Amino acid sequence: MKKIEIDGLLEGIARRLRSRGLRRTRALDLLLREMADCEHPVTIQELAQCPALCEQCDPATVYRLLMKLEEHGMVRRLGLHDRAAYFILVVPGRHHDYLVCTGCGRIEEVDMECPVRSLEQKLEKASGFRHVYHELEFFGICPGCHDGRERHGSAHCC
Amino acid sequence: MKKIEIDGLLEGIARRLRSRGLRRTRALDLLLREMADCEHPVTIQELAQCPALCEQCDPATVYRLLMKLEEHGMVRRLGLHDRAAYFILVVPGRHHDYLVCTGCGRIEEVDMECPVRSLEQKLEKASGFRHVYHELEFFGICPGCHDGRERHGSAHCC
DNA sequence: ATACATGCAAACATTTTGCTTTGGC
DNA sequence: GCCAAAGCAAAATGTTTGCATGTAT
Repeated sequence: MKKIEIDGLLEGIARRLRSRGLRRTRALDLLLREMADCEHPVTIQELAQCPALCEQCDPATVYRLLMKLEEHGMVRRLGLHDRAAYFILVVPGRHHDYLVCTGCGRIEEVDMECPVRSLEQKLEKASGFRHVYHELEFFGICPGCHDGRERHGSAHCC
Repeated sequence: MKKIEIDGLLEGIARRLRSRGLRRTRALDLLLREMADCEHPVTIQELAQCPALCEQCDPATVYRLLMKLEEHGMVRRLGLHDRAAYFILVVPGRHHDYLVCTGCGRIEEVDMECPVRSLEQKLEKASGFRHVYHELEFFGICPGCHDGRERHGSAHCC
């Protein structure tokens, strides 16, 4: 994503938050920028330790920011079978499905037309649920793992 | 699922496990039966406390059994945005997608033709991953929650 | 008889909360 | 100045491991 687009996106988010009574703080700005920059899902820890965010930004702060952003639909949580939860920034028009290796935990984005979106509306009507979105993941053994290699760390924040 | 089917399924699983050097213990039998009986996803805690399983069956034992079963592809883990992980028994020919309320955590099974299975093979070829399966969840706000009710517990084991 | 499986308890990782201080509006 | 947010530290929750004992084969 280009810098100008990012700036626009972040401005928009900040504006929407402000209109709901939330304040625009330094930590919020940095966190949003960080999440916009690095396009893959990140954990609270990864964010809290990211040098760009801040040298020593408290995980509790990151946690509260993410909860708030999620509550307002600007961030989405992913369940990728890691012990920690992963988060991504919600960007209008962007959607990703994921391919996760159950051996090493590696996470890739799947680049194919997602066949599920059209079902969301159908499901809303049928179930009475509102604000429905979906999460689609594929799990399997990656080439590296079935060639006999071991689990490696999955830290990959930006 | 009918009792006879369950018996057959469990026999099959036990046989496969035995042929891989795992022993058929009382705890394993009870756990498998429990998971076959209750068709929705369950947590380690729920299983460990289930009266049918055992009065005081250690969570550590349940954990180890589930890990082993997952490793051998007989159990599958689900990431349903709860802090605890959910598990289901893999039953050939059975597949479920889920609808989860982000307000109260309630989990429903979605009863519609899943449009994703055919993609698994395509993805295997394209990515080099093996044993690919998928997990599809829909998240939203259930009628009870957007009518102003509060979060309720999600314990619903059998 | 020989492992593998269990139970109990302790260690761990991650999330969540309380409380005081800081800082946006 | 007021109230939300940050920072620090402590509690809660759920997962994972170590070790002595039991049990299936």
